[in-house]
Amino acid sequence: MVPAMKAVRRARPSSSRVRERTRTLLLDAALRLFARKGVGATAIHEIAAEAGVANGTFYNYFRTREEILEAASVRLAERLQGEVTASSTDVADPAERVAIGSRRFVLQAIRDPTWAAALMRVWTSSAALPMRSAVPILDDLRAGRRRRRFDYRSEAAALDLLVGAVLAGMRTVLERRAGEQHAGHVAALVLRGLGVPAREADEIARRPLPETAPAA
Amino acid sequence: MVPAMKAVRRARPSSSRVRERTRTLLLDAALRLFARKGVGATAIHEIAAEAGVANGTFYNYFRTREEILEAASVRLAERLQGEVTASSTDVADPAERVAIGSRRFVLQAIRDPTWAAALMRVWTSSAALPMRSAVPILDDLRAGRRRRRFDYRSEAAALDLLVGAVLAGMRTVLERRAGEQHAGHVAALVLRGLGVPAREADEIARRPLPETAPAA
Amino acid sequence: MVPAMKAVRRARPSSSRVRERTRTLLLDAALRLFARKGVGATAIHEIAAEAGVANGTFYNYFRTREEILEAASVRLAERLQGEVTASSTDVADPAERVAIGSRRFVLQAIRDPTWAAALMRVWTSSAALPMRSAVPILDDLRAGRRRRRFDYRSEAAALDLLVGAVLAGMRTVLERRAGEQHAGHVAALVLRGLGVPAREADEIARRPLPETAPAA
Amino acid sequence: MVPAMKAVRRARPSSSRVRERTRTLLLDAALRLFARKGVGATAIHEIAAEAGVANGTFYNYFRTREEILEAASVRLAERLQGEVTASSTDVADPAERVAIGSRRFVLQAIRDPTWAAALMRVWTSSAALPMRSAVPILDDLRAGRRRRRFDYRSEAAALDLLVGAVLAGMRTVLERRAGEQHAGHVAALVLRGLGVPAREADEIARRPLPETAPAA
DNA sequence: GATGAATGAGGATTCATTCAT
DNA sequence: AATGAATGAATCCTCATTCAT
Repeated sequence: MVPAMKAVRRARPSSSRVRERTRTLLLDAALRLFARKGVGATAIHEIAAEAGVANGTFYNYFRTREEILEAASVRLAERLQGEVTASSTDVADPAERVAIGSRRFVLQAIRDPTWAAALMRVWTSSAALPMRSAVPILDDLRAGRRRRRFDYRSEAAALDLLVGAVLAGMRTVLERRAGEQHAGHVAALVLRGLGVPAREADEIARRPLPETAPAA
Repeated sequence: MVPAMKAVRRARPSSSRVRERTRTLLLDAALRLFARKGVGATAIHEIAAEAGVANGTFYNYFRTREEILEAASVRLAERLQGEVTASSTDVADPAERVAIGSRRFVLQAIRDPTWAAALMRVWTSSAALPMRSAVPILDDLRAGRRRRRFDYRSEAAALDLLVGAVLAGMRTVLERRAGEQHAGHVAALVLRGLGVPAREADEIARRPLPETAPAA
Repeated sequence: MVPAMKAVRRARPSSSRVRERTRTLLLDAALRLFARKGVGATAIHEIAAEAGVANGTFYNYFRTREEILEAASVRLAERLQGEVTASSTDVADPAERVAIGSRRFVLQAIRDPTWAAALMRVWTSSAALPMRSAVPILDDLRAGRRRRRFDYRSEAAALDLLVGAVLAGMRTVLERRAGEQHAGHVAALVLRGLGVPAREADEIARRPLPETAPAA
Repeated sequence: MVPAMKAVRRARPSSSRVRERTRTLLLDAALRLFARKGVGATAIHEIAAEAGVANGTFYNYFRTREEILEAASVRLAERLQGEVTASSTDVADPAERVAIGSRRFVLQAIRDPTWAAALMRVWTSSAALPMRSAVPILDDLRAGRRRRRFDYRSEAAALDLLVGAVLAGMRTVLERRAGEQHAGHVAALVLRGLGVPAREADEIARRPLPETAPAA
């Protein structure tokens, strides 16, 4: 019994670990290439080559480019989720949470341009990513309105203001048309747009960012 | 010498009119297809077919899909220019000009989804369009700051707020997640973000749009 | 680890044998077509068809027509090498070796016009073939000069005389403007040009050709 | 009558002069391109562009690429003819005439590489050029044999030796593998091959070349 | 005659997908 | 599962040729 269990334990998890690893290789490769040349211009054989596996191996994991695109979206959304929550744990004020999140994203575009480029490419190519990412953002917006930190009529418009400005800000720094301070500038304008008084918006957008957890 | 000059005079203008016409056919066809299925998914022979010319004719005008994309961007930017100026002639207040422009774009996404989809696709695929279209917008932003209508530190951030929110708003109405009133909502939030007091921003964003000139 | 190695051991040699075979199919097909209609007039899809593989398979092995031309040159040069050495093993006298080689080439143009036509087409289209094939010829020329069989000032000129006359002789018989005896006539004149006395040159050029080894 | 004649004189010759000039432009352009990239790789529209005329103008003069190739061959053959006769007028000895002609060709490959490259390209692509050019060369060979300057059995072999060695010599200098002195070296070996005693062959091949007429 | 826009057949090339090993 | 050779449909692109001006 014990040896049998051992055998099972060793065989299955290891095989699925290998599988998981190859899957990760493919997804990371896809994201790098999506970032570098866009979703439409990336060929499947390029993904396989970038991942260091054979052509046919791709099809053991994904059936089409759309399928890996969706999977990549999910992966990006998860990282994103991680970013935001890691940044704003222990921060109660929705305004500050929004400011932290906005700045994190713009700053991340400077620190990890590949990630940011992939995010922007996938954002415009996939329907899944915007949907998934909107949820936690909406939570902050709603909480802010409940607590009278924000003041806006249309939730959809508020979301567009926030997401649109942040994406535009990311593009600006990606194209080297602005530096690190751009993150705070954009965040401040967004807060104002959401109804935070100008002074306060500027002040919140200048607060030091909280330490992020040392997670990957 | 004289006959030669005659020949040149006769030949060039007529042939160049034909040339201009075919070029226009191709550009319009490309814009329709870019809007319908995206830049990357549009085959060159489809553009030719849509334009009603032979396959090889495309290459008498453009060398690559990127080249026609750039040319299409320029064309869109010019139309855009026309939209904005047609909308805001006789409007002196920069805040109102910005509000009019923002709403026009979002509304246009409802009235001419093809145009809007092309604009958004091309915007994200081309570097030229953002550059070109930013100029007149910057003029309004600067005028607004000079006249104390706007109050922002970073011009780049203000531009990102405005352009980002408007594009996001266009996407929202394109995807039918909001209706006509979305245009005003977004415009109001943008004005606030640029420093216009909330009440006033809402009021400006609700003013009736001026009649546009009957131009094309 | 062990299974992985096993897999590698099994997979590679068999697949690489397959690969080698397809490559050979393509090269032989290319040589036949180059001979038949010239390098420039041979379409890549014709090579694939002649080789009995699909259109795209060509590109798994060569990128351009020039690339397969170079590879074909190398292959021809190797066969050529084989011809010459097979003909002249056991022949010590460089003059006789040159005579045997020259006659072999011209005769071969009668016996295997395809081979000869390919050789001539490729010779004039490629830079690699002349270089590669010159080496063993130069060896004979130098040996001949060392042993006072030949007497010439410029090695380059001697090479041009020999190679030029043989190629011209091949063209002549290919175009049916001369018969079998042309081989000996050309060889005799070449030997004289290299410094062999007329009588002796004629005699050497008339000696029976040695049997070739039964090699391919 | 006089005005009428004037009119005719002016109109016809001028028109035909223009025509002749355009034809020459096209032929020269074709030869330059044939030299630069080979006959097979030269497109008709390239010839027109190189000649500075419109695409369709080509077809007012030639119907196919083969047609302009043949015309170019004729033109080259005529220049060639001119070269040889200009070089050897007043030279009676056929051996010297052959030496002069051989050296002229090899030297010309240094002085006018375009001409030489075109000659070699066209030589191998066209049947007309070898035929036409062989005639005056054969005259010299036959005269030489009649006067006991040359001593060979096969006329075809003698022609191959001479033409083959000269073409090979041209290629050698074209590819910068030898310098000016190569011309004399090749000529000497050819004379020997044709039966001229070694000493004398070397001496003849070193005689100064006669002045050429100042013709174009 | 010259022009050059238009044509479309044909050749070059890519790439998603299959499959035997 | 992994491999990578093979496939061929689809696309890209060139270019000889025509023809209205």
